Amino acid sequence: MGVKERREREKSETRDKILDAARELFVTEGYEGVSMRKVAEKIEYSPTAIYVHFADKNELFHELCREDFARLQEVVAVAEMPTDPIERLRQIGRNYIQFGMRFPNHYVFMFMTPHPPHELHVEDQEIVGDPEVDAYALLKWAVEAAIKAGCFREEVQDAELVSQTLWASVHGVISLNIAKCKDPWVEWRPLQDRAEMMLDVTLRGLLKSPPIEEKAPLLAAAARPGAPGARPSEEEAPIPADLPTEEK
Amino acid sequence: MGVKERREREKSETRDKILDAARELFVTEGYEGVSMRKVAEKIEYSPTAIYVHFADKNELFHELCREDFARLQEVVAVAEMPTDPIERLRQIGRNYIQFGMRFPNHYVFMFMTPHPPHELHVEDQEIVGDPEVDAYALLKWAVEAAIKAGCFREEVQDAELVSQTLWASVHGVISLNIAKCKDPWVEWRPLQDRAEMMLDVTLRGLLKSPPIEEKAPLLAAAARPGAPGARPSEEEAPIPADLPTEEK
DNA sequence: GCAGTAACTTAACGTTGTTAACTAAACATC
DNA sequence: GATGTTTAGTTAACAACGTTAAGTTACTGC
Repeated sequence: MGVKERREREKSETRDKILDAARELFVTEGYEGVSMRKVAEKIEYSPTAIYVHFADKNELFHELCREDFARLQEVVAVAEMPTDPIERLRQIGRNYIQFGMRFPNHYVFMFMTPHPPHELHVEDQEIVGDPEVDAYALLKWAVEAAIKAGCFREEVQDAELVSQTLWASVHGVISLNIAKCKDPWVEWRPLQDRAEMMLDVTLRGLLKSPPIEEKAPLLAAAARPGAPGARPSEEEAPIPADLPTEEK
Repeated sequence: MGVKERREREKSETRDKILDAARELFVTEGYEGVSMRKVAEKIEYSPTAIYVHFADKNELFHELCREDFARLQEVVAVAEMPTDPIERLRQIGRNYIQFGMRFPNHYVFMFMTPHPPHELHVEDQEIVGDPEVDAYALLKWAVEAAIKAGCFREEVQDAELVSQTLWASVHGVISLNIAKCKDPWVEWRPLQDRAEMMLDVTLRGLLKSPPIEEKAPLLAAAARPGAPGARPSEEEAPIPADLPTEEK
């Protein structure tokens, strides 16, 4: 009975080849810039071979998208998280923005493209709500922790609403950067500055009492690697101002 | 010499017909959903006739985009603007979100689609930076006023950076709503709530001193701090009561 | 040995954006 | 008034697209 398994393995191997080729093309060319024919050519198959594995282009890229969500989770939930609830939220925000900058085309596809309503698959059902695999759930969990710790004003109780607001804030920074950073009619400040400003302003706006600062602006203090855990990896890979990858 | 003028008028009439048809289709179908052939069919011309007036599809929609920016300005800079700098910023934010909700497809095209770099035209040059016609300039102007009035913390001095942050915050709310509001794996709060929360949080995060709230909804008191002599009334260019309402 | 399964190919359909070549009418010039 | 030029608009065509229908071919279970 090892035969069936080998066949399945072979099939999923070419399936993976398709996904790999599609991902590579998609990252550099964007959704509309990728054609089924190009994907097929890259793996030296005929264009229609793809349709054995995926119903259509949309499903192929939805599959990529699904994988990207896992990758987002990896980037957002890096091992070391500050214990301070606020700093933890800041870290999550930073990581999120870093993801968007590293994979701008994926980000466009995941969060900036209005998709036809896509029903949840069974696998997806398992993922939703688990902070270990669902980045939004992680954010919500961190928000709930901050609420419970009494960091926020007492009117701020709806963790869902707060999470959506924080998400929207970092999403605003990054998506605007992706879509408009080339536009000459705005004197764009460096992305890093905009990101830190946004995190500073939103978190500050949620706080119960204003942070007791001597004279050092919170912004500068937060940007420093003095944050708990000391993240050297992020230090050597600063967020680039422009689209980093070989974007076309 | 009236001949030449008549010809030009005729030409610009069919040009406008193309733009009108394209806009109508674009608003309902989105950028990729509109084909040059459909536009041509709608105005009962041959597809290639469009190419007499526009270099390609991109330029046609860039022209639409240009018009949309004027419309954005109309919506954002509605006649009555609060005199209080903070409330004015809040109003601008609300109006911006309203624009996005009324014209989601335009919004997608204007702010959510990475465009090939588009050099500024001569007409554009005139527009940029004028608060009367450029919504971003209006925002920046309002931010500068708030800074001058002493509403913000003293570290907050870069009007450009603040403007970009505020813009990103409302853009985050609306663009996330457009792209993801259908997604079932988030328990979305009502858009209005998310918008108000975002404006509340970001403006609050910028303020010098937290609004002294008895129990009244927070930011009503936001005007209080700082300048006792109120805002510099010699502020040039207070929001014009009569706006460029070139209805179409 | 034979029927069945299934991964993959070839050929084709209808659509897309865009170009080349052409028509026809209005104009300027002699 | 014939002539040549300009130009808005047309027809035909190209290459590329997503996708389907109808094969082909190799392996498997019986």
